[in-house]
Amino acid sequence: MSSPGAVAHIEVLDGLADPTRRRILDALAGYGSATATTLAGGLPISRQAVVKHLALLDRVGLVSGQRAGREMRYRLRPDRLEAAAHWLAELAGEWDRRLQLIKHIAESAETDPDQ
Amino acid sequence: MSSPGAVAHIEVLDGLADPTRRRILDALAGYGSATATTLAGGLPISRQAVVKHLALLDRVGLVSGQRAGREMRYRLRPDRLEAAAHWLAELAGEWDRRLQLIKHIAESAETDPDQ
DNA sequence: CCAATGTGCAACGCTCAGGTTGCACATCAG
DNA sequence: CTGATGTGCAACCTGAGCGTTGCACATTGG
Repeated sequence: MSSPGAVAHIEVLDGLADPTRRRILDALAGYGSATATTLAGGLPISRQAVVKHLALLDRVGLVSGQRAGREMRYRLRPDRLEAAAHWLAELAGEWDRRLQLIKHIAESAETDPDQ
Repeated sequence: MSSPGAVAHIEVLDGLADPTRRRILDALAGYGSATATTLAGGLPISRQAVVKHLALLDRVGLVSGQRAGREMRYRLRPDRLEAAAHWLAELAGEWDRRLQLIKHIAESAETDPDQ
């Protein structure tokens, strides 16, 4: 968590945390690109709800929207997701190193660090 | 999102989504292992709040608790985090393939799949 | 044994994210 | 021009999640 620049990746997690947003992303993966109205047609929620989710997804970088006439087309940003995945993997490695270190200390000496 | 067994990994995301939970995980990474009472001492919330978060983190597999006398000690599960990271990376790859495919189709023919 | 310490359970309050509805403003087709 | 289609903005509602407090139950040390 204390890695530099981690904040941007955390935002991506917020984007992925909601089930409805995951459905939207899933649908976008199928369509390639779509509008809020189109997406709402395949979901049990209103267009406005979809719009709000897309706005958030855009903010965190998982999606990018571009105007085309009176339409607003959105498409996925795989690079952002990949970056977040990479960051998570590094965090896992950090945890691991941490635990290995503590385990090593506990074995070599009798010093319990959290006592 | 349609990958088999994805549900388990999604739960991990829920665990990571909350700022307070991230602080708890961060603290645990420092301590190696700790009790809810200890953790609450270093956070601006009550022990009960920490307990609830630990219960959730335990459920999603990011943390494991084990009883030791009258204490309940929790420690991190880096393997689960690593698995989630791997899954995210694969999902990103899937998105990428998807977009490449659509792009290719759009270039070779004039067929727009979402029209 | 008994006081101290730590945990677990339950009820409660409050904020806010997710969703809805209604309407005004653009843009396109005929 | 005018109706149809699509977007954007704002107010509103509701439930779940985060946090609190209070108390009863276990375990340990002196």
